Amino acid sequence: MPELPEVETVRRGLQENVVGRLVVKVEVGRERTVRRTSREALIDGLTGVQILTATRRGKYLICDLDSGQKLMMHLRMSGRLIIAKPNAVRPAHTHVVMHLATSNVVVSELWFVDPRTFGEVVVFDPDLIKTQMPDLANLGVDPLIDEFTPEILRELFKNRRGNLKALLLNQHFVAGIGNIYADEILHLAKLRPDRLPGRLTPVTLSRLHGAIIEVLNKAVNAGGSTLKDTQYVDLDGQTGNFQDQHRVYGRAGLPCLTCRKGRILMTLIAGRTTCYCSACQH
DNA sequence: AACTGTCCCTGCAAGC
DNA sequence: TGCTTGCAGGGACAGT
Repeated sequence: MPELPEVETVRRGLQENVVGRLVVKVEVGRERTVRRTSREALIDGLTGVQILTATRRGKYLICDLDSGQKLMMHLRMSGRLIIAKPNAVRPAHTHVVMHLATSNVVVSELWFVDPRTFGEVVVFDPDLIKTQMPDLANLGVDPLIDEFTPEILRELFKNRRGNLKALLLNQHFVAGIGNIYADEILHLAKLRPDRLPGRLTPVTLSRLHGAIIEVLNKAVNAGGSTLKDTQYVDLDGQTGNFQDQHRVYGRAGLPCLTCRKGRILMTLIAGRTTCYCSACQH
């Protein structure tokens, strides 16, 4: 499922294939994808507009438009962005199509494909971000973009109750970590997912900080993770490779690859399937 | 205030 | 084989 590394890989694809292009025509199939505003608002906001940038915050993709507005796209569970030749045959669940041109010649189509329809596409006015996009406005620290030090993590986790896994998944603190990478990060940091965040020592928090950076960077370098059920691919339809480096996610019942002593346990934490090693995570 | 549980949705896989 | 059931999960929202 698209988390920070997958979204970053898609962002790089947008940088390559979409930035500088003019949107000459927009089609919206299923209205649920544009539910934050409306079909008309998306078409009005994008038609005749040039895309200037492709940026990311957490799992949110944001493009500056020459109209002064911004385009936000979120893949959520099953969303995909695909660059295609004009008039190519579209897969099922293609909900938004942007026809892109250079010098008034249509060169490609950008497809937003999303079977489970959790994803969304919206054009918004940056001055209204607090009211129109509260989720984006309240996003926490992005560990690969913002200043992110062990001290900052310590400050964020200070006096926090609940459990470590739930806090890592909470986008208001650290943005971009989802279920897969939360488990991989906790494994590398040798921490049990049910630890109490507020009780971690500065040394332990530094280890966790290092694990967040290392896992996310390695996953970005591998082009993200592609799993059986979600079929995550980048803009050109290429799968990621980081799933081959997963040490706990999807390995319940198997021996631990790290310590060779424990077995990978599966439990439910914060309503999410959680995998961790019985021996080397404390 | 801060945390937990439920819901949204479809495709796939397991089990009868 | 063919059906039903359960599971996957990001984030909004309701409930505690």
